[in-house]
Amino acid sequence: MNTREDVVAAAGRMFARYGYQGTSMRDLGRELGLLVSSLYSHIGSKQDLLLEVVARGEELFGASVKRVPAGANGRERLRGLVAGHIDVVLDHRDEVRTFLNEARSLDENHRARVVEARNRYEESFREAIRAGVEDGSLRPETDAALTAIFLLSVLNALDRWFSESGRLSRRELADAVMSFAVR
Amino acid sequence: MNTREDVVAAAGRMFARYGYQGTSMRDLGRELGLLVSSLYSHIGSKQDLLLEVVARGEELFGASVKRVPAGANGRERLRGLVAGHIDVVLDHRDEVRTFLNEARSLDENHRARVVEARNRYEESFREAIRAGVEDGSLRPETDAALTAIFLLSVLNALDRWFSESGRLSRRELADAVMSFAVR
DNA sequence: GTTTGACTAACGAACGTTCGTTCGTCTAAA
DNA sequence: TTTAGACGAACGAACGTTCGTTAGTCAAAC
Repeated sequence: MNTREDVVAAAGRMFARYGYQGTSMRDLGRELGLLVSSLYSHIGSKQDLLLEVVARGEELFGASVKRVPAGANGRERLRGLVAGHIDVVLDHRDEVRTFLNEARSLDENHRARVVEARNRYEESFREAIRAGVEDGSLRPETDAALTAIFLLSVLNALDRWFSESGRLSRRELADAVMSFAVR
Repeated sequence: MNTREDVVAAAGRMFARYGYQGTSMRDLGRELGLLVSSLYSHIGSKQDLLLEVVARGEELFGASVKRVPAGANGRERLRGLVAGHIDVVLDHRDEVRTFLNEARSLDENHRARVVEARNRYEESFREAIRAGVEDGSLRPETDAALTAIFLLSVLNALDRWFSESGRLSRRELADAVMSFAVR
């Protein structure tokens, strides 16, 4: 027997792997051992399902920002954001992939909300970098906007290649990313 | 009246924007001012269309590698690869986006070929970096595998934010990317 | 201690629509 | 006179969704 939670989790898994448009409700039913119609005991629509998975991704990143200690200097805060991002990406691959790649299948209003959330998130990176430049923990010539974009480009691509059993630990990865972006 | 070229170009445009699965043959027809059935005067199938667009992306990157002068030192070759990648991404956004994001909709054999091409391409980055370490044009502690991944992560995300009319020229962008990755 | 009624999860059939593709025909240019 | 390009109708399959129904669970009411 399946709960609503099972359905959402399976949807995340399949949206991440095959895309929203590439996943049919019958596919999703098969994954859970259910007929299509049975899915509608748990959810309202396919679009609702996408919305829920994307919202979870959004919340994970939002919560990660909140976990960074406010007292630290700019460089430490940035390092916290990077480490947090790595954890979110690797611990919640399905939600993150769906959040990053499938948001375009949302209706316009919800998509706009996602774009806004992403901008806020990126701004927290820029803010930490600017603070680091001011408090001297980062080099004075560091470009906040460009550095934030480069960092997020690297971090968002992580789940395409990083393996937990590989050469690098998460900590070493965070070090490498940091020294890549801000020396 | 439309040529086969028009159809492939329009397909690239739409695959890049809406995804392969998100583009119907009727959508594509509407884009060209044709009925669906008319498309089949020019092409064999929707899958063929994807294949052709992806192949073009593949060739563009392959040609870019060949354009890098073999005589130069490692750092200069890497710089050439970066500049070439930037040009390909910005001059052929549709084919590149489709190549990078929609290859998963190819059948297994063709997808495998794309993965192989990407590996070969990444290897040319690693090779230039290793050469640079050996000839002294890059710092000795530079990690070829990690640096190549970081570089390509940044370069492939370019078309999501870079604007020709923005703050940076292509040359400045290449400089910024290089100094990020290899100091 | 039994019965009732609400609730959940799943079923199978069917809905109208859209999908990719095929076919035979027509028209205008070569 | 041949031919390439576009047309309109049609195909079977798949799509997301709705429907009425059923079996099982569990607490409250009798």
